[in-house]
Amino acid sequence: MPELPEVETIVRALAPVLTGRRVLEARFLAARVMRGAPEPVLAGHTVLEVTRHGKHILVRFDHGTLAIHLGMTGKLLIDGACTPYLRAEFVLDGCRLLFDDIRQFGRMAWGAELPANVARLGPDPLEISAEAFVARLRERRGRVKAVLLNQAFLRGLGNIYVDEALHRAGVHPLAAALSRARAVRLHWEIVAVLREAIAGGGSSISDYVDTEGRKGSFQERHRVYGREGEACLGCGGAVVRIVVAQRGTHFCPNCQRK
DNA sequence: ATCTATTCCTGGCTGC
DNA sequence: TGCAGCCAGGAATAGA
Repeated sequence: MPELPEVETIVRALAPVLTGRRVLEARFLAARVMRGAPEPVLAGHTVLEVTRHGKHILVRFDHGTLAIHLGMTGKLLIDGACTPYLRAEFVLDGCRLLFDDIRQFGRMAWGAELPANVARLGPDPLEISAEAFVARLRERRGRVKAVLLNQAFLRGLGNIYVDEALHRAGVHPLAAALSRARAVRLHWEIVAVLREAIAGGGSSISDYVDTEGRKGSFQERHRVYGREGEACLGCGGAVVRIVVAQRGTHFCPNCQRK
């Protein structure tokens, strides 16, 4: 499931390959990809830039921006093999970009500027300062896990990295109000886990692969996510799984306090 | 205004 | 072995 580190890995691979190339043909094979919105005309236009915005991949052209969200199982493959789950295909002058997505949670949006659903997201967790993070968190009263999952609060965190960051920071996922010191620590650990995950090429839990079809390695360094019943790496106690905000939530009741 | 539940989707896993 | 039923979950949407 691509979150910020996985999308960052993909963008770093896509940018040098796509930038400056002209689209010869764009085919949207599944209506669901654009969620019923009109398909943009891309043929004849050149890719100016490929960047990451939260979990979105932004492909900028001279006439607008295509925002790609990979959902749960979306893959962007450069010159990859065709699969039964091909949802879109972009032929450029020199390479072919395939969008493969088994479960069709992935989506694309087009806008002259930023598509509306992308423009309203919160700040990037790697860019926001500790002070701004603390101030922003103080405005929210909900459970910290739900707050961190909310893309309007911060853009880019998902279920895996929220669980991992909360464990590293010693914060219980149901904690509602954090002291300044704990909020600063949480910000620090969010940045740390995201940077480490990017360095490891992201986490491959089920479907995630990069543009060459390679898996990431950071799942080997998860401390709580997907480790229900296993020993906490901090205290040796059992990692517990509960449901918070409709998400499987993994934590250590001993190391993480409200 | 906030928070919670539902919906989408399908391969893989569990249990009978 | 076969198969029904459940599970994973990001984000839009509807409901409380």
